[in-house]
Amino acid sequence: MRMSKLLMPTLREVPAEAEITSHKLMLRAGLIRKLSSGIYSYLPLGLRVERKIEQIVREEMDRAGAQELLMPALLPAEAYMQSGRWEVFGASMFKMKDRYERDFCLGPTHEELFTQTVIDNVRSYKEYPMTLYQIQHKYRDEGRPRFGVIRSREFVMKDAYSFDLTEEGLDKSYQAMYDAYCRIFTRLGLDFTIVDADSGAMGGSGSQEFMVKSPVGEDGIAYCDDCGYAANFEKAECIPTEADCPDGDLPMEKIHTPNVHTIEELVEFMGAKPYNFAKTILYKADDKYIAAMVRGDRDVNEVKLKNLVGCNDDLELAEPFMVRELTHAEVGFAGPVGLEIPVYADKEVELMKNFIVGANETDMHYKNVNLGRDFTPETIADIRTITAGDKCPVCGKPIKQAQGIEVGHIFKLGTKYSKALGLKAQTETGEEKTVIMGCYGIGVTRCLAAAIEQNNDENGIIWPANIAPYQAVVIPVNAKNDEQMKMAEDIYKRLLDAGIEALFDDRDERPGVKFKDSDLIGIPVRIVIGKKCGEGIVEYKERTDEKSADKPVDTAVADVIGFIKSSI
RNA sequence: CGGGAUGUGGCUCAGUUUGGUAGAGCACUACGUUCGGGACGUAGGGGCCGCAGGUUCAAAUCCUGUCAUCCCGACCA
Repeated sequence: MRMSKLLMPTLREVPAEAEITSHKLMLRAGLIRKLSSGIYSYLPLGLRVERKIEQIVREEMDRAGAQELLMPALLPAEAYMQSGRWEVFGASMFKMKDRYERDFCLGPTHEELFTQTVIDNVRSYKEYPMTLYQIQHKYRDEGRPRFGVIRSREFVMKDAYSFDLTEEGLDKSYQAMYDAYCRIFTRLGLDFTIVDADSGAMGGSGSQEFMVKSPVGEDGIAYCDDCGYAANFEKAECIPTEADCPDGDLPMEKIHTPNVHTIEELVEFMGAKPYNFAKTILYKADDKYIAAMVRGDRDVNEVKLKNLVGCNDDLELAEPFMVRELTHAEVGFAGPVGLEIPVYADKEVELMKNFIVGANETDMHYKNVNLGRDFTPETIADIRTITAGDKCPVCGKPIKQAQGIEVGHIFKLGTKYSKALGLKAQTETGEEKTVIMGCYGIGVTRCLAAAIEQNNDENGIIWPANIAPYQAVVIPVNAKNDEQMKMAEDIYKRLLDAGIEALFDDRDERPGVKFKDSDLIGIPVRIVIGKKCGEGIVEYKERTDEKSADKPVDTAVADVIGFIKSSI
C-alpha cells in the first residue's frame, strides 16, 4: 500500500475523550473513530487488525472441529421470551418494533438462536456432538460504555456453542475449546491467565475466563504464584482465618452506642479492632428477606450469596424502610440476635468469639456475642470476597490480586437453554435425551485493545507481527530524491513479491513525520533509504530495536522477510 | 440509575468571572526556503461558540430547559 493513498488520519494530540493507553493509541494511530458513546467505526488500519484477529480465531476454531455459520444480528423476540432472557437482559438489550408492532432486538448473545437452529435442522443423534460458531457483531446497551472498544455497545464477538448427548461429551467439547483458546491467545501475542469463574448467571456447572492482566482491567483476579491457582475475584474460595478475640465465655452485654452507624465509627467508639465486629447486612432475595453476616473487615460476596440462596432475580440490598421494619431500629443497628429472618453467616464468623454486633435497637449494640449460644444461623458458608493477604485455597500461600481484561469466557451450560427451548435428541435405543450445551466467547475487538495495552511504548503501538495491520514499511528519506524513490519502490515490490504486507511511505513529508507515523501505527519492521542509497546501503530497524543497522539492500530485504516469516 | 465535570473550525485549547466585531497552536490549500525523529516564512480556506427558549440596544459570555460526551460509583449474557 502506498501511504500517500492510505486513509490513516494520525493525530499528534490525544483526543480529550480517551483515558487509557489503548484507547488513546487507537485514536491517535487512526484505527478507530467514535460515532457515539460506545460505538466506533473501524478505519482501514483498525479493520485490517480486526480481520487478522478474526482469521486467527477462525483458523483455530476450524482446527478444533467447529463449524462456522452466521446468524442475523436483528432478531425476533420469541426465542428470548421463551428462555426468559427478554426480561433478564432488560435495559441492556437494544429492543425495537417493526412496522407491525412486533418485538425485535439486536442480538446481545445467541444461545437461544443456536439452540433453535439445532432444533430446526438436526434430525439424528448421529450428528452429535457438534460445535457451531460465528463471528459477528453483538449489541448491548451498556449502562456505562468505557475505555474505547474495551466496553462498547457494538462489538465483534466470536461465539461458539457445543451440543453433546453426554456429560463426558461436554467435557471433551469444552476441553477442545479450552485448548483452541490457549492457541488463539498465544498467537495473538497476549500474555494471558486462565481463571475459574462464576457460572451462576449463565447457568451451568463450570466456567473459566481468559484474562489479560492489565491495570485498566475491569475484573479482579485472585492468583497464587506458588501453585498457579487463579480465580475471578467473585469466585475465589476463601479460607477462614482466626481473628484475635477475647478469650472465655463472657456474658452478652447490651451497650449504648449513640450516633454510631458505621464500622469505622464503632471501631472508634468501642476501641476495638474491625475484626472484633461482625456486620449484618439485610438483603432482598426474590420476595424474601435474608441477613448476611461477615467479619467487620470483610465484604459480603453477593455472587456467592446469590448462588447459595438460589434466588432467581437479582439479589439486592434491602430497602431502608424494610430494614427498619425487620430490625425495629434505624439502619446501622442490624444484628443476628433475635432477628426473625434467616441468617447466612460466613465461615469466619464461626471462628469468632465474644464479638460485637448490632442489637436491632437504635443506638444499641451487643458485645460478647457468641455464635451457637446467642444466635443460630440458618447456614454457615463461604460468603465473603477474598482480599490480598488471604490464603490460597489450594496451597495456603498468600494470595495476590491483579486486574484483568476478560478476552474470553467458556462455560459448561448444561441443559439450561436446551430445556427451556426443547432441544432433545433421540438416542440409538429410542429414548429421548435433553442435549447438553457449552458456550464459548471471545471478544474480538476487545482483543485488539488488549493487545495494544500489552504492547506499546512512548512512541506508539508495537504490534505483534501476527496481527500488525502491515508487516513492514519502506521509507525513502526524501521523496524528491529520484534515486531514493526508485530504490524504495524496488524494495517495496520485492517485499510484496515475497508475500510481505508492506507499506511504501511515498508521501512528500519530512523524514521525522514518516518515522513518527510508522512508530505510532506500530509496524514491526522498517527499511529506510537515505544517504547511503548510492552505495546500495539501507537501514534496517525492527520496531523494538533502539537503533537501525546499515545493510546492503539484498540483506535488508532478506532480513525483513526472515523476520516476518519467523514471527508469524 | 446516583455523584462530578465538560461542550468554541478536523485535533488540543484560550476567551465566559466583569455581555460590546470569535481567537491561538497543530492540521488543511497555494507559493517559496528546507529535508535523518512531528521544519520555517508569506498568503489563504474553514466556526449559527451543542441545541431551544428567555433577559438585553447588544449574548460564546447572564437565566431556564434540553441534548451530548467523559470520569467515579451501581449495573454488566
